[in-house]
Amino acid sequence: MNLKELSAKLNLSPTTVSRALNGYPEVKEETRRRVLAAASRYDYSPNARAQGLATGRSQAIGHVIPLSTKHEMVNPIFGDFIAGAGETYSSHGYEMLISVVEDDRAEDAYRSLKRRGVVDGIILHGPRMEDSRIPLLQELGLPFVVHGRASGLPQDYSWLDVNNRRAFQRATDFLLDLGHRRIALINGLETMDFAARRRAGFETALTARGLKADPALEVSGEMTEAMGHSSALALLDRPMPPTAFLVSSMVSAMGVRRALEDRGLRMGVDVSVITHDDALSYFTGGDDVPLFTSTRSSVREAGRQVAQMLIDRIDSPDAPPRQVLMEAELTVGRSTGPAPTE
Amino acid sequence: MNLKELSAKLNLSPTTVSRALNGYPEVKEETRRRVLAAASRYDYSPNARAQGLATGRSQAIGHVIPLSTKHEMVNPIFGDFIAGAGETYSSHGYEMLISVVEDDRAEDAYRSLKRRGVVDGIILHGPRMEDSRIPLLQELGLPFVVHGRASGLPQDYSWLDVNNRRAFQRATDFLLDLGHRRIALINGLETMDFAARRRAGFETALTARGLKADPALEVSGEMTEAMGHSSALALLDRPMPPTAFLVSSMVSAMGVRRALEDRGLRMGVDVSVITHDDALSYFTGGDDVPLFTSTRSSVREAGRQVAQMLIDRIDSPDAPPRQVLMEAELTVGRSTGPAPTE
DNA sequence: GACTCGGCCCAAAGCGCTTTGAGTGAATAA
DNA sequence: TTATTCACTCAAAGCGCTTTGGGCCGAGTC
Repeated sequence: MNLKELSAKLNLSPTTVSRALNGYPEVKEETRRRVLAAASRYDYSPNARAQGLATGRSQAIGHVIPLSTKHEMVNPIFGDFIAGAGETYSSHGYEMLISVVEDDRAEDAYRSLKRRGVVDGIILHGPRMEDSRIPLLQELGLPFVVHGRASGLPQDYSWLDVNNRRAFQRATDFLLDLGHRRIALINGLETMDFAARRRAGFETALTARGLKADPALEVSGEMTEAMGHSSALALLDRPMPPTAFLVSSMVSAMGVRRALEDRGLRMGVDVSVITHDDALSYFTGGDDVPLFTSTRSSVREAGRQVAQMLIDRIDSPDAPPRQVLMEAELTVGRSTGPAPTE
Repeated sequence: MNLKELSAKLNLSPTTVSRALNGYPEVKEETRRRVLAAASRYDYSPNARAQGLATGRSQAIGHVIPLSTKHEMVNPIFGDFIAGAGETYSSHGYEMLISVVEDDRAEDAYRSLKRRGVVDGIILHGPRMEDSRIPLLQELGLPFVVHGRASGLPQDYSWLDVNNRRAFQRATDFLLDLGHRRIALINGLETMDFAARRRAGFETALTARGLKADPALEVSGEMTEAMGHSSALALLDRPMPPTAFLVSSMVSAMGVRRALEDRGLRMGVDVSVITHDDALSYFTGGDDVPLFTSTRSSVREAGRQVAQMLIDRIDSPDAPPRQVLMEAELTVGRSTGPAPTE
């Protein structure tokens, strides 16, 4: 069933039917009701491509995901973020379009999406420092919102980020208050902006107490379970091992935890661990007192909000960019305790 | 730049330019070269919506993801599956369209995708037993491939599945060979088809040795870390606790492992654990001998193949449906050992 | 020389919608 | 009464592409 057929059934012109369906005021209420009834009776919805061609919009939002295993995106948080964003999209009549591309072809992907008119806007994931995709998107004139943000760019653009710096600073303070002095940082890849900010927070807290960050206690890499495990083992086997670990992801933290067991150490007693927790649906829940003390921030909620920001931006392209900083909660679990006396 | 403008620059008709671009034989080689050169020079690509409207195709594949936390899809494997499928799509010029919907509106979502002509095909995730979405998609005439399969349906449709039954049967045999007799099963939600098959494999292996499955040792639920943990604790605290666990997912297995530690038991010595491992990028790797003995099957590879099957199906809709059964590898790690003598 | 036949190329229709610009009849105002 | 407005409705153009159905021209055939 298409518009023409439907309007024939109604003895109306396609014009009127289209207007009735789209809520234009020029059509009599009674007529509108008739049209709506017929549409649902004949199970009609407008063809999205035709509608898009006529309006110049696609009602779709693009997410470009680089394929490389190096990238931090095809990872546990992906599903939750998408779920959050998807909620917002579907309540606003947008589709989510995901483009998986070779690592070095991300920019081409943006260009292509724009040229072919496939999407009305873009959500940018996993920004690196001085990320070149941001000026590119501005140049293309494609509305976008960044999940995270990129240091070192003069441009003004919309983003939503967790206050990573503050979160890790607080977590470090918490450990310092417990008497820990040798704290290890197991961070994400520090080309990623969030990782750099976390490290800054960590080091700021140390400096504020007159301590100096020990580079030997700072590790950065892709946040896998294995990486957490091997890094922690190496650190624990040092002559002066850390008494606490600050870890950038739940998955790596599980690796750290495994390393502690391997060395016969009790988490929360012999060694403390704080991790960042993205509140993933399948890791949380259950216990009254969580396993890990963590800096917690729901990536699903972030998805919802970023999507909403982008839709707003598409609706009013001339509004000034917006920035949102979400604060992470410092949630106390069973993985932290006073530093052991030496 | 659109077709008309480009053809004006070339002093050719839009017809010829379109044909040149799409590789039709009616155009002189030299002309085609000129067109191609101009297209790349002026950075032209056809507008996807217009192309779609004219051809009746959208060059997009739909994935409908129910939103409920109950569902097994917004979960760790999602990212990896999508990455695999996305690879295939982008090499064939398809976009991936993800629709996140309320749990009970999945069928509407399919109808709507079809009506509005948004996608050329569908990948069906997380089939339940006698899943009603399968007949629906057939009725709609929308090409589709199921990741997994659904028992109890008479229809013939395309699917790709892991041989879950065989995998769990082999894993159980492996444990039985090690002398284990009280084996617990920590399964996914058994409304899910794969979970039912895994249980069947488990019970078949037991029966083949004249043992009877003990319902008290079988748990099923959403595969979270917390669920693995609490289920395992409950089982370990029984008067006759299991000496081995067969677990349906890596995440739950980590919970099981935590429960073992809580009870001071050594995994692989006091208690054996086998888990299914979807070969997620962030959980594997690193160690020479993996932590868990597992039935392993790459969900990313599954994504690649399912996508390819669907594209083939779209290209030749009259070909008979295809079924692919992937065998899982039984990979020996450090989590299994002989049953302790009582 | 007339005729066919490829090889190339083009005009125009059509995909299904939105939107502009106009028209109609009825109600109100002058 | 005539003019003006208002509330509805419609015809037609246009979005950017593909595709059908020719058309033209030069080469080959008889």
